[in-house]
Amino acid sequence: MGLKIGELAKATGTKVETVRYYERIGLLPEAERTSGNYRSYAPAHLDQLNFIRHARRLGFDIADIRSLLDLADQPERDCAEVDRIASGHLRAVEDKIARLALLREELNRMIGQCRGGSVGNCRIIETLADHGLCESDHGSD
Amino acid sequence: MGLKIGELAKATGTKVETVRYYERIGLLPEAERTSGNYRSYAPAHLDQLNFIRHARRLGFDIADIRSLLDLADQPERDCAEVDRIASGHLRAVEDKIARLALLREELNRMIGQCRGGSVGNCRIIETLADHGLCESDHGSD
DNA sequence: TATGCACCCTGTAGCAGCTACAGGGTCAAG
DNA sequence: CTTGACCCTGTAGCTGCTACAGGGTGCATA
Repeated sequence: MGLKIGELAKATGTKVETVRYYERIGLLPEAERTSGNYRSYAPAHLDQLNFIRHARRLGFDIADIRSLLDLADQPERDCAEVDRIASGHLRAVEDKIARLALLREELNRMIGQCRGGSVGNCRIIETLADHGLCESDHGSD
Repeated sequence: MGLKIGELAKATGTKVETVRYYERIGLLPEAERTSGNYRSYAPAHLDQLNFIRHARRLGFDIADIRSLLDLADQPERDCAEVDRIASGHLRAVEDKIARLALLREELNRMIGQCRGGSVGNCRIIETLADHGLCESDHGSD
């Protein structure tokens, strides 16, 4: 009567293996089984998987999603914690953007200095060989 | 006479394990060994490891770095290939920035709608549960 | 009834790029 | 002669999946 795993996967834009993976790590609750040992999913699973996939598309990691699901289950709680998780993630995204923007500048500069010719006097290779030629402190981590 | 692995690591801002890892995958040539079986690095290793670390900090992946090292070894070759690799990477970085910028907008919007209160009517949770509430097509991959 | 085919099952290994042990050896100083 | 800092190999772990191999199920068709 419920959805088969392939149907659930299709309905949520997930791969079958990924659904099984989520179950294995306890992110998605286990499904009922049919007599033939097929997983059988209820509407609640569909909702939860949609939630998970949406959060993943927004870049939340699994640990965050676990917390968010947990919170979503306790509607009477103050949503400050939800806010904290989302804001933390936003900050992480902004950080990443900033670091990538630095890389972009540095790459742009490097590439712009290349005037063609042979590798022997290629500015790109030279720059890579000598960090001193860089302008910015593109992150050391 | 050469550098010990710890010295090489320190001089390049790399972890010892990472140096060994690079050797294992063939990114850094094998070092001579002392009588006590310690690796002993020559200046050429130092240069190459600096090159590798710099490229990594700029976000190049190992396969790209392999190609770049290979090209750096053939100074008479045309540097178009170098340019191609660097430009490809730049494009990838720009792509990543664009995707992250979309996430940032969506997260900002989500968080901005949260007026505090209980989880039960938290807009963040609602939005995660229903992709229809999103404005942009934050990537489906 | 047989057979084909699409789907499902479990278990395990692989991807990138490291990082972190465990369990041992080497070497110089005190 | 012992202590401590370093080195060695080998292997497992991290994230978030993805991709098999080697089998079983279930329904339609010949």
